[in-house]
Amino acid sequence: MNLRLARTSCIECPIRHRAVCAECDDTELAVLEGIKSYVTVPKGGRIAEAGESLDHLSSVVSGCATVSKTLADGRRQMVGLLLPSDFIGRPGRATLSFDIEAATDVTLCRFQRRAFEAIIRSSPNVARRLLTMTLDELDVARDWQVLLGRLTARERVIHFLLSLVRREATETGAAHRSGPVRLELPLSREMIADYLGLTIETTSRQFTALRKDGLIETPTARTIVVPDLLNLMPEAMDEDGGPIA
Amino acid sequence: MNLRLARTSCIECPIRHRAVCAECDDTELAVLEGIKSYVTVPKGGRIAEAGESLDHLSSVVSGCATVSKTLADGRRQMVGLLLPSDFIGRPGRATLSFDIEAATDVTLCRFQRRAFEAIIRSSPNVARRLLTMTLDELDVARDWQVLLGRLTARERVIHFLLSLVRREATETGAAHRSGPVRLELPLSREMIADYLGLTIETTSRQFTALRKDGLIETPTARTIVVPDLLNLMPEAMDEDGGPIA
DNA sequence: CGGAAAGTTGAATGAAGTCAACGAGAGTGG
DNA sequence: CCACTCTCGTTGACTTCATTCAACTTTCCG
Repeated sequence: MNLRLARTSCIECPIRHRAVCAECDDTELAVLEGIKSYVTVPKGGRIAEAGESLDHLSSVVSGCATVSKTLADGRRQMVGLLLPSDFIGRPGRATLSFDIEAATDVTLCRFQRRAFEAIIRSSPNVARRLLTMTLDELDVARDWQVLLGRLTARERVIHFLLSLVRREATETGAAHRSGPVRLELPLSREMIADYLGLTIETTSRQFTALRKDGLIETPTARTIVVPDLLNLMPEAMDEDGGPIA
Repeated sequence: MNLRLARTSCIECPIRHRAVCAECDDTELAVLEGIKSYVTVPKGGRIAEAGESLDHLSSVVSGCATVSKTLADGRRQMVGLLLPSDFIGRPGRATLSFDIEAATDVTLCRFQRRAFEAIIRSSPNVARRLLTMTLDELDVARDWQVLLGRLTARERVIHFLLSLVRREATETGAAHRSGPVRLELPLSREMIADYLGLTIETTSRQFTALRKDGLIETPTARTIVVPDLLNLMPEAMDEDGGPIA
């Protein structure tokens, strides 16, 4: 798998049109092709640690990673969820402020920091794409702030589920706004709790409550079936109260 | 005030070296000079509303503005605090996802969207600066997520005060890590509560508690005196438990 | 001076956290 | 193949911190 990917050209890359290279022309792509390398981090592995110096920037090709901060007394809050096409690292600054860990096996497309920074300077298509992606991440972070600051436990869990549905929809291109959906959760209950700013117990109780209310089914702990999205969405308490954009 | 600013050249601009134009050379600055205009929004005024289309991008020159979201049932969460040099708007997308309001009288340096977007394309110094600023904002938003998700009411208020101290320090260049500090709060208790994801009452009680503990003095509701920062910082519960960078 | 808005304080309520026990699967090794 | 263990997830009982509802005080402006 790792080896096969190592020979994969950017043209056939599954994230070619969504990652930081999305807007590259053939020339730029060839340059990136020349400096890229693939790495696979096993589930549970550390991709980066807060404060440490990173000499590679990378894109997530497959799998799921978490961005989080742990306080001195062990309290932990997730602040980012990285899925295929998401970018890791900060051009222009070597040190990261957050921990990044592999929630599943994660394959990364890596670029040496110096080389990539040079590309950003010479290739406006990469710089522009990175700005767009960062602005999108900022919007996500701010919506997340609203969730953490003002939503109830139940609303948070519903939001989490809907955001997974939405991300999956944008990846596959399918836009279901109603009907049954099956979700494979990439995160454990503990990670979901860290995502939502709740405890494991509260998170678990909310899943149970949603199941008892018939809004979800849970064939296994990691599998969620939503019989009808339309039943879940009204409770999401988005600013307009309506379905998700 | 407004008129005087309208004649101010970028060279003398108070935010010249911190705003989106910080890295511009003289040529680029001259282009910006040509398309900029100043606007002053009175305290309480709306600068932009979620969902509406913006045809100007701007920098905050003076004053303080808030970025927030209001849910259908009135719950409100602040997700950004804009101070001098901060940028408003999103190149490449006309609609904003959040409300922006003037917490004090705010003076903006505005650029027509289309013209500014052209400059971003032609002037890498502006694009690069904007990327850096956006990445910084993302870090702020993520630290804010930690505050909202995991800190107690007392810790949140302390963090809020320390972040104001820090921002003031970076503006004036003075780096006090101990000793007395005087703060003029740009926000009402209600806005602080929206910032911290708390109610007005809880926020007020925490100020009272900090006063009773001798950590702060409150000559007026809007003025906070911190006799010694070193007493406040240990309670901030940063990841390392130590003083603020 | 008077009225509204902003801020503080108190008492009661409630949602989520804590502590603790229990149950279900997954993997290991006899 | 089954027993064993270990991790993960669920459930229950109780506690706690922040919210809610309400009254009161102070400050700000017209």
